[in-house]
Amino acid sequence: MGIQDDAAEIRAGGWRTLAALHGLIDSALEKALQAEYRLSVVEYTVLEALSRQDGWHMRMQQLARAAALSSSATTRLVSRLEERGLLSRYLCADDRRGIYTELTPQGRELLAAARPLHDATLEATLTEAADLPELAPLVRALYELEPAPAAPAKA
Amino acid sequence: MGIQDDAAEIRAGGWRTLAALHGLIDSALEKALQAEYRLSVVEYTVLEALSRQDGWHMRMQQLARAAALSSSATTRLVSRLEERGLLSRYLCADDRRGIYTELTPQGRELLAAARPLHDATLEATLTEAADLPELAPLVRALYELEPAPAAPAKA
DNA sequence: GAGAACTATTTGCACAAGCAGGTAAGCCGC
DNA sequence: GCGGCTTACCTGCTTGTGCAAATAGTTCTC
Repeated sequence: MGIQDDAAEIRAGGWRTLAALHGLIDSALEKALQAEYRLSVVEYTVLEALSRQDGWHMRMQQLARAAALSSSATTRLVSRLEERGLLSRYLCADDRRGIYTELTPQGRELLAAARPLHDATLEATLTEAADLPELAPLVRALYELEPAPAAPAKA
Repeated sequence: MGIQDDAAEIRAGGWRTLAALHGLIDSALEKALQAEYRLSVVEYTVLEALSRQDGWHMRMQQLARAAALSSSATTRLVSRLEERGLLSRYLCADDRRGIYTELTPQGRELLAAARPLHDATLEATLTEAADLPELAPLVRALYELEPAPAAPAKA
């Protein structure tokens, strides 16, 4: 034992830290969004992902990947949101197996309403995490990630 | 809009990256551990947490915090593991409300068997993630976290 | 252009999670 | 040492998830 075990231990520790921070943020967001807008984190994520495709549509599978969900979960998630009138499904003429989803005005509206709470909760949680010695380094690292290929500049 | 929105966008991007990496690792571990040892990631985490308290016990609530689970989920999780003979519950004389859990030899054994797969899967997934442009920076950051207060030296 | 092979989505089923409510045990003031 | 409050854990119920199988549509081969 030695070098290999050390590397494994570093990875394991990193993973524990990652999981801990993820759990903290996830549950904070879940509570906040659920309480105010009856939205789960995944649901918010899906709406948000759709809004980035503004004017566009997304296939179920793209959505599944974006939300890190199985396709069956995606089907039901989309159904829930559709029932609430937040998005709409429609077949695309191109490939009639494919189903596209699109935000409705209501969906866009709810997302706009929820975003500030989402951001505020995220900020609060990160700040809180920055005070915990075992999470602080990761929080710092998050802020220093590549400027994020956010909205790919329309260069 | 401007500075504030930028900060929010950075946080949101960081969160998306964090969530993506977490999801990737989590599902890889889940599949591997489930297939080989019929263990979920949370179950493994609990066994692992217990093993760190070697010779010791943990109360349900400590366990709940360690696994980022609700107490009801913890009850059932512990029940599952107990039924499989991997850990044992016992009342502690101190505070008869409290219930302590301890790894059984079988539990220790299964954990020892599963750990290499866990570590290997973790390594493979991190390596894979390091090839994705959007995840690579975070993976690098993980490796550079504080040397981790691993096993707090018995100083 | 008919059939095999593949892909996209949906549905049946089993399971694990959270919340709310229940019970047992400790703690406190009197 | 008896009520009242709190804490620690367990149980009923509802919901979301993944896997596997079913269905509908596309593509490729001959």
